[in-house]
Amino acid sequence: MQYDDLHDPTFSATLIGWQKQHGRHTLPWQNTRDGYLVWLSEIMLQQTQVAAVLGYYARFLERFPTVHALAAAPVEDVMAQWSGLGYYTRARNLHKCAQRVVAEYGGVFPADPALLAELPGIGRSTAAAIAAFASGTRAAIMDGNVKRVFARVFGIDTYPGERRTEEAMWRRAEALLPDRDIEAYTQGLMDLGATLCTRSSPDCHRCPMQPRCVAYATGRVNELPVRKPKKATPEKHAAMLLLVHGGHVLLEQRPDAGIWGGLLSLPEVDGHVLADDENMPEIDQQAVARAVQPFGVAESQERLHTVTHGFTHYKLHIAPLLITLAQRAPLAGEGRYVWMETAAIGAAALPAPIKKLLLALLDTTAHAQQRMF
DNA sequence: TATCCGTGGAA
DNA sequence: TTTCCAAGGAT
Repeated sequence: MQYDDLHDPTFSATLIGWQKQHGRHTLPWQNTRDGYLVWLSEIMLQQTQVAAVLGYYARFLERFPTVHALAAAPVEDVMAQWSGLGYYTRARNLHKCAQRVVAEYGGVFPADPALLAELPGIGRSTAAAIAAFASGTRAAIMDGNVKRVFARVFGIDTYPGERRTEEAMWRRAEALLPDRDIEAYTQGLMDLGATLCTRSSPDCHRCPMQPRCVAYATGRVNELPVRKPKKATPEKHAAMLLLVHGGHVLLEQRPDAGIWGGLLSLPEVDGHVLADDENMPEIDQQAVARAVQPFGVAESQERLHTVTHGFTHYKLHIAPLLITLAQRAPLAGEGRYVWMETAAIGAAALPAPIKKLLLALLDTTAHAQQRMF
């Protein structure tokens, strides 16, 4: 298909008109051209819904009001503020990006999407969104909303995750860009996808695209976009040490690469969950003893209920071992380990299920608290 | 339909 | 209950 065949100024005109009248105008990151405010929101909103971001966005700005404040902050503080939001590479890249914007651009985000896209954590779509909202630059986004709207309006019946389909959608997105009102247009794509052209139960009755929607005309609204081909998700097991002593719990910083990268977590007894009973897998006690030994002398051990956490592409069964130490040894390990006060857990840089597990343990009965801590 | 990377809400 | 997936990027 040729570029000219995709060009259709009535699409953007319709969308812009609808956005100005019926779109969202009061989100916390709107009504500003402050690149820092726009950029932060776009990073937080990657693969994350608005409702989940709102609280994090407010707290983050309170702690890091400017790009300079963020750039100067310890990365540990950034991770702690991000804790629970997921995709933690975003947080480390956010910090790196802030430092580069300060060093290379004097703290001002560039208006050119090509320059933005060279910064860590900013890809083609996010660069376009930042440039459009912060600078009024004419550039195309390509997110889940756009893919869903395009699939339905234009009747695209191949999987949007497929490279050829996505490339075709990018060409379409570029061809449909308006010559003005890029902010309302870009916001309109997002608003339409988020409020009317939703994944389930889309509100076609109120949709400005209904007269031109191929999916609506052919009765395929519920079949488009084409679903992602599903694969069997593997299940993994991990035995984790919950070492406690004198009102402190032992945490270990995870490597930057891999799941929960850069976060604090419970030390694992690696590779020694033996049985395949999800609720009560057998654990190699010799491996536990070897894992505990560097940190002190165990006084008591209790097997806690297994916690299951679902990720996008696998399921993790966590078997916590609550072990009280009679005696704590000096910490080695180049600062990877930390004895954290239980009172500090709520604000720590922990994965959501680990923080939940620890807080639930703290919140349990006074009897249990006396026993454990 | 390359794969990995979180979490929570909706159905 | 399980399944799906959302303002994607990095490798």
